[in-house]
Amino acid sequence: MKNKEIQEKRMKEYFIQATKSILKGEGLKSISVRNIADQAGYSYATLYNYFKDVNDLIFLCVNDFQEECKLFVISKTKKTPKGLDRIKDTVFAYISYFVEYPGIFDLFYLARVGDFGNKQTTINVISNSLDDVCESEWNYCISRNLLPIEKLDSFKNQLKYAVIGLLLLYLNRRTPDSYSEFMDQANFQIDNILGLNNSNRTSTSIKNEN
Amino acid sequence: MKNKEIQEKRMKEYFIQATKSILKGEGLKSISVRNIADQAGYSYATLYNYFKDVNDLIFLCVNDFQEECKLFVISKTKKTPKGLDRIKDTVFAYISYFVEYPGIFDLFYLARVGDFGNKQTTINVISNSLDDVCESEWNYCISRNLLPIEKLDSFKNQLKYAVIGLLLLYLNRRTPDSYSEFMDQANFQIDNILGLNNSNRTSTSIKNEN
DNA sequence: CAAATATAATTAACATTGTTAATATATACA
DNA sequence: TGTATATATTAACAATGTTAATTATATTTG
Repeated sequence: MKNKEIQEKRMKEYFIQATKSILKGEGLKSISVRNIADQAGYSYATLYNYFKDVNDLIFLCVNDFQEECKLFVISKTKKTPKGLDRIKDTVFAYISYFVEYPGIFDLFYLARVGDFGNKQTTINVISNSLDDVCESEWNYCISRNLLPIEKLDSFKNQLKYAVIGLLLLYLNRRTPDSYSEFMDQANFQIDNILGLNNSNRTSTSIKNEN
Repeated sequence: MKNKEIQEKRMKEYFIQATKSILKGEGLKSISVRNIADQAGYSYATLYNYFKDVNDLIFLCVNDFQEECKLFVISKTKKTPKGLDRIKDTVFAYISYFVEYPGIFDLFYLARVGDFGNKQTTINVISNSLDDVCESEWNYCISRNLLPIEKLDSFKNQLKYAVIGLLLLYLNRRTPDSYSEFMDQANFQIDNILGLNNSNRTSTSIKNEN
């Protein structure tokens, strides 16, 4: 039946929307089956008619958040001139997204998954999250010879590890203990990797430094 | 009374030892009040006569593990010639420690703390964990002019963020999905930061690459 | 040494969690 | 309309952290 599929999809969406809302607001620590079901307007057991378990549901949100993050980044960087400066701002915007929604950082990088087996695509989305957000900018830089193509993977990986390390220590261990110090650190790390060392930043995201 | 203090200290040690044993073995996910108390040979409620709550107890283990990690690193690197090579091996050994005991990585970097207020010293131990392990080696390099002192903090931070990012993705997201690829990544990142780019590694820890 | 008191350890109990089984309700079809 | 099927809800379970009540054990005091 076609109706059944439509209805099932709708039901799933109700639960997914509820889960996303909690993750963006109270965060992962406030996620519970009863909490989600409340927000969706159903009983907690109903959830199990549409999802294997609560992890299944939670990790379905990853794709939506990744899309949202990408849009967030684009809206924050479209004024920056294309090129390495825009790469830098893109990475900054990526960081800002997770600082604004720490619960989503928890979901992407900290949450434990019961069964990794059938979630490989989700894991891949997460692992490529930053690359995905930066992809078109990298392509631009390569096409304009703004960076040697053989350095591309190296830059991507360095940025990925640095950004995750920075966010983890700041969001989870309050190190550094102020936002401005954290942003200074991020600025320095990114400049270092992209070879913008001499750097007086003039790009837009400097405004976020508070 | 002095006896009371001695006895109290002993009791605390029993619980701490039990907690450490579980963390090193089954990992953080297997920690529970009843589990710890079982291993310590007491009832679960007894724990609350000596610790405010279970987080209090868990985070007391951090200092011991940091010490253990330092000894682990020393034993793995003492044959390497002092200098930047030994810095590199030290970082590798640090990584190996957490790969061997992923539960301790969870404790150090992933575990959520209910109340950050009175745990600031613990947070500091964690945030300075890698620097602490490398400290004497950095001092050596500085004293022999093997690296300019004004670059010291930069190197420390770059290594810290890269190492935490690498470990987080590997241990928590299985990325890269093989140990040897992970070690290759680590090798590359460390070389890059320390300026050993041309690199054919000859130091001891290469043996761990499996 | 024995009784009274203080201290420490245990069991009982509660609220919250994820999940499953049993039951009720709505929908589809004859 | 009445029966079969699908879907939603309540009840129940086991495990969690934590606190209160209770029991056992030391310690002090006569």
